[in-house]
Amino acid sequence: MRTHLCGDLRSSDIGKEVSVCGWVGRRREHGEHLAFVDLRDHSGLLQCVINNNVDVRSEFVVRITGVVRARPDGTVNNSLPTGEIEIGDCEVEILRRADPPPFSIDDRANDVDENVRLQYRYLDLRRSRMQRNLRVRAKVNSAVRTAMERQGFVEVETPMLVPSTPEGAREFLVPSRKSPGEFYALPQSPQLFKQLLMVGGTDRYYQIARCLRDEDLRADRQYEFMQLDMEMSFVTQDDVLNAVGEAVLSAAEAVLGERPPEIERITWHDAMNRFGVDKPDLRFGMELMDLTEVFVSTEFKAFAGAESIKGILVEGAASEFGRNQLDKLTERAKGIGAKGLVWLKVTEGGFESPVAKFLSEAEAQMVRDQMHASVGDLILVVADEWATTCEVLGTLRNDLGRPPVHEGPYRYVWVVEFPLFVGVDPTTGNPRPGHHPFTRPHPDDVDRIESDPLSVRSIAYDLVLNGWELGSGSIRIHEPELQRRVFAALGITEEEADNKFGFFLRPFDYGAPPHGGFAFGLDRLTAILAGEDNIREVIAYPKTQSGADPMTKSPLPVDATVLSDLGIRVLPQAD
RNA sequence: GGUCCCGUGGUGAAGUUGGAGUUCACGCCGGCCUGUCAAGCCGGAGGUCGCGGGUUCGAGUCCCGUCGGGACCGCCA
Repeated sequence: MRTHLCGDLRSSDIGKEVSVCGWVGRRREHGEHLAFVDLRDHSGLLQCVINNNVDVRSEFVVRITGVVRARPDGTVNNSLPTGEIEIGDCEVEILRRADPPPFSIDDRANDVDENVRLQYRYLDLRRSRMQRNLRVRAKVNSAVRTAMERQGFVEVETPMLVPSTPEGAREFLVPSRKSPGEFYALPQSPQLFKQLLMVGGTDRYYQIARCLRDEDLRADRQYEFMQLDMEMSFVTQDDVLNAVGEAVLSAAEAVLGERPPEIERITWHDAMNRFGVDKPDLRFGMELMDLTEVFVSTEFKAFAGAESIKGILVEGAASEFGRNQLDKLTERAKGIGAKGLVWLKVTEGGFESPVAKFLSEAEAQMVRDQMHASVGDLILVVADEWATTCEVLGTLRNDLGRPPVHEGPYRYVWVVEFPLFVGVDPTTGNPRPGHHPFTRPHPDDVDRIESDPLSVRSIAYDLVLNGWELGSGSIRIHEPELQRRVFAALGITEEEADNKFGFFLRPFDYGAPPHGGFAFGLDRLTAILAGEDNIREVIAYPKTQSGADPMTKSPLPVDATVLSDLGIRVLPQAD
């Protein structure tokens, strides 16, 4: 039907007779014998000059045949890639009339209520922003797939109807028709199947996998999302990180045209110590500075004997923060678990602060030195257990300094050596797994699984970009003895382990190779590379925060006979 | 489960101390217009102020509830 795409035509095409198809964007009429129509397809806008009286309205679908010509002097539009030319002698064929759209199919729709955009997603998708985002997404998928193929990974599809497992995220359940009362689950991830692919000798597996989790939605979380899922046999952590890094950097290069530098690494402990979070945003400073030594023999009761005292420096912020805002910061700190928050405004004479009188001259001087503080800066200090101090200041640091996630520069970082166990279950007194119970302990720490479990590091790692967790992975345990020791530390008896994980672990007895893997979220990576701070903008048909789709109105009730076939009866809503 | 913000013609907004559905921009419909480009000019249509209750002589505005949307916490081994 067409010879060219609207956005592709240039001065070099002048003189050609062309046919273009698309939607009518803006139309500017100048009486009966002259009208300008901006024709739109996914490639861009093209001005068509119509000299006969044709009634075309917004979003009519048309085919226009005419001749490419240079625009007259003084009428070139430099803000349009096709702005030097136009189509003249137009013959217009209306392929489909259209009702006026509920919102403009251009950048003005960025301000439209997202619920309206989602209700008319097919119109929203016509816009250049959404077309661009869909294409960024396709580029990411393609680059990732190519990179994995290049490295010898084999794409294997794993099932969507899987057994329900009690661990991890809440699952979506699918009732079985043939076995009423029994259920499949939709996979939270292909974890089980990919590890058994290693037992099955696949060696290097990958999949662009759809994962489903029935947990509350956020800007970076949907019920269903895509992961680059991978697993490799006979490898070290470095092998996995290199393979994944190759895929991620290739995707970034495909979208941005430039390959990012090698991904740096930081240990979990350093990330917590310096940034107070396990997904540090390296784009800005405001690092946590240790002040514990400064106050070893302090008279100030709130600091005396604290396990960890740290501060962050908010440059030049002393005058911006009034008492009201400082009180809010204090409330925020308490909400995260701090006993309190000490603020110090740096002045010529010393500190302006409610606690200034409790600090010795020497302590004040050391704080200023340690924090590299200047007059006009604001210092926020927390004294508590190490984890609490880090977490509170890390949260305040993000609150006060973190730019929108999509803003450059892109800072990728591997966070390595996550602890094997995190915290203690308050009811059982057993440590809780940090990643999952099949995560391999760090070889240097294996001896302490029984004696000091909370100090044991694991070979587990996260990939972080601009403060967003892109994904995580680990080297797995493939030997039964080590697995037994970790289960024992978790308080899982052999019988329980067999009941809960036997279906997964028994196959290992037939010869599981050493293996490890990773999975990272393609929606999150795509959003950041596309310059969006919400993954809904890079998903064609996303759901709202309540899990609904305004376009299809799902979820919806189903007919009673359908439920009956499945052996399901719906109970009235409990109050 | 929790905290906070939002809801006014198709879209985006303004709406003062509680005083008539008032206003602005875009869009839509009609007219004029031969070089515009988010065209210009003239005219017109279009609203159960999310919904329900309450206070009041009187509610878009105040109060309570509820629904919908968003950000975040919990949750996401």
